[in-house]
Amino acid sequence: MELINITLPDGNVKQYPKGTTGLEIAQSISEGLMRNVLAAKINGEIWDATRPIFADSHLQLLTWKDTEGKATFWHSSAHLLAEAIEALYPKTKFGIGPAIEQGFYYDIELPDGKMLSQEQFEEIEKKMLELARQKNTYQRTEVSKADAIQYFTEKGDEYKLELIEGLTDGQITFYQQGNFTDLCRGPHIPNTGFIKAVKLMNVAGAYWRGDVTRKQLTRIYAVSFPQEKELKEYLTLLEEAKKRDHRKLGKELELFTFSENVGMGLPLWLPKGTLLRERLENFLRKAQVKAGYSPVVTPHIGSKKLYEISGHWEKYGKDSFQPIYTPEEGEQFLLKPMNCPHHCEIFASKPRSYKDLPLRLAEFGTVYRYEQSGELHGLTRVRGFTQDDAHIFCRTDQVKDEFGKVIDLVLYVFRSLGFSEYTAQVSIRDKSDLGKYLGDPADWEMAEKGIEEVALEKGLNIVIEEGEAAFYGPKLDFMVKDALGRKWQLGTVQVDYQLPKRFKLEYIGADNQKHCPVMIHRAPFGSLERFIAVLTEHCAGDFPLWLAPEQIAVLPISEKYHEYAHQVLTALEESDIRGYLDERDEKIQRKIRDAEVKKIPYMIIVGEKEQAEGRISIRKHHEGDKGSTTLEDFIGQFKTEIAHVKQ
RNA sequence: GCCUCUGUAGCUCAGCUGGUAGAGCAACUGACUUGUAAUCAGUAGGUCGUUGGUUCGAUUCCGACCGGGGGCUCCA
Repeated sequence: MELINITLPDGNVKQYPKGTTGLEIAQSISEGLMRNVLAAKINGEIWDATRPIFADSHLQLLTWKDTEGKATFWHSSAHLLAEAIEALYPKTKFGIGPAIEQGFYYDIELPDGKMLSQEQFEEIEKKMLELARQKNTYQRTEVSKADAIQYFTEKGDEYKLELIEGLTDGQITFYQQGNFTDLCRGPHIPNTGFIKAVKLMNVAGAYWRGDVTRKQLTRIYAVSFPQEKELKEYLTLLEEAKKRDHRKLGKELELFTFSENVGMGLPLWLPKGTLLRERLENFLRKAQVKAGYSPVVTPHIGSKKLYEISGHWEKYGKDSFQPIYTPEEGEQFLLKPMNCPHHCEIFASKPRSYKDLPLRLAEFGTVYRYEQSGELHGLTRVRGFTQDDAHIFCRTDQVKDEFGKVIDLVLYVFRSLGFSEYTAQVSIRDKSDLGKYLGDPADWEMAEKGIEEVALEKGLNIVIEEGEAAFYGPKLDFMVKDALGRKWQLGTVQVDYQLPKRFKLEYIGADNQKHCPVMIHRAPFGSLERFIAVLTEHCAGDFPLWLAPEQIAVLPISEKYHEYAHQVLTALEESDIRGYLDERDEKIQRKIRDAEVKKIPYMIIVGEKEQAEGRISIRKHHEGDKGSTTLEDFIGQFKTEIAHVKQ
């Protein structure tokens, strides 16, 4: 019998008969491994674990722990979903059914224009599990294009036929499990029995091939797991996320609201939310002054001309809020969608020398952008928002250094706010299509290299994304991971060679010649709205002490101690500690409960004892009674607790 | 914009198959004067998102519009 060499991930080489499968190799290692193998990675390519191997190969067995193993599992689950739907609703047509980040979906079209609703979920889930228990194998067959076309013509599935049209004859495969056959590249898990838990999440409309001009299919989102327990954990996580939803907490904690009369996507900041916002602003303002930024203020509207110069009108104009006109002359103005053109004009307001650079202009600039109604979402997608914007005008040779300084600032912001896990995504040019980028290739080269170098120097965990750069320059985006492990894109830093040219910006260099500066756009928060949304969900509404809109609640035991309570509150306010006094005729238990629900970090309880001894009793949110202390000591501790943040 | 779900008092929600609405909390009034997560009683509060239609009659059925949620990039 002929043997082949299989190299395992640890470097060991073992010999197996030609035609052996990943599954058989797993079995030779251990029975337990065999039960967990979902797919096999052969020389970097993912295969069915049941597909025979005929040549010497590097092999990695994929399980649920591997991202690719999960993806295979979910993709196979999508087939199971389709099988169940076909069994329940014959003549259903199928689009595509891929695995996604968390689960999978299948785009389908039910016969006779019928729609699917949540009511049918249970029935489908039941069917899926029933089919899963049959432990049907996923059978791979290679088919000719003609046979593939014949099969789906007979089945009457024009979506699959369209997909086949785009494929090359000789590279087409079908997979069959039970009575369901699907056009599929694979790979798949060994059999449906691996799927122990399924849950349909929701249905949504999705255009065929993402094209708005084409038919909208029904997309069914679902997740599946190899163990019932994992589904439960996943659902618990979703519940936790729901509890932390910034829209829910924003309402409960009275941070912001929306009004139909004001307009959708236009947040109204309530007093407590405004306090939070202002603290964030002041915090960054202070850090920016220290980092050499100059605050500026520009109007909320700008002449349409300004945006014609910047190019934004041409690029975004038709999808934007439309111009407003002056009554007499009919001049056109736009609600500003960007602060950069205004800042460019500030740069241009007087002659600049190379010695003036870098010039860093910062503004908490509120901008307005038209988002499609369906895109709006709480504070994360809105039509009016405030960017913690700044533009750094510098020389080409200063780009790297300035980039480094911006990274320092962003990291300082993240650390101060309790985001400890973050990565940086560096977006550079698509090397195969350099023509579409504006600016001197040599400058690009220098900037791309500089960004990567400086990001690594700063110890950032970076991911390079080729082809993701904007046409006007490379960029770096910060992704943070929140307390539930969800990823959010926050701060961004972008190099721009384009805008300074369009505005004909110039400075006099050491050579007494005119030069065009480079511009760096940057926003550590991104937008205050989005940032506060992410922060709220990250800390579940328990804001860091220095940010909490109300830091303390003074709770007198009864009316008799109101005067003493007033004295305490006044003393705290004089030390810049913000809080409120609960003077209601309620029992102390009630006052405490209400303060806990409002997530007030500290409660100060004063009654007979405290008044007599000139002390206060402390209770901490989530932690309970902390005993009594003097006012001075408490203020001292309080200050120490927030000292790490320069406010 | 499109698909889908959804819209009842300030908030959270109940209201079976059509007969013009109910609870808890909040608010207000009063009593209680309180020791570490909800004191008791009373009062008030809604043209059931808007607007057409079906019907003797609609919060309940149908349509349109408005708002909210989920989704519309993940390529067999």
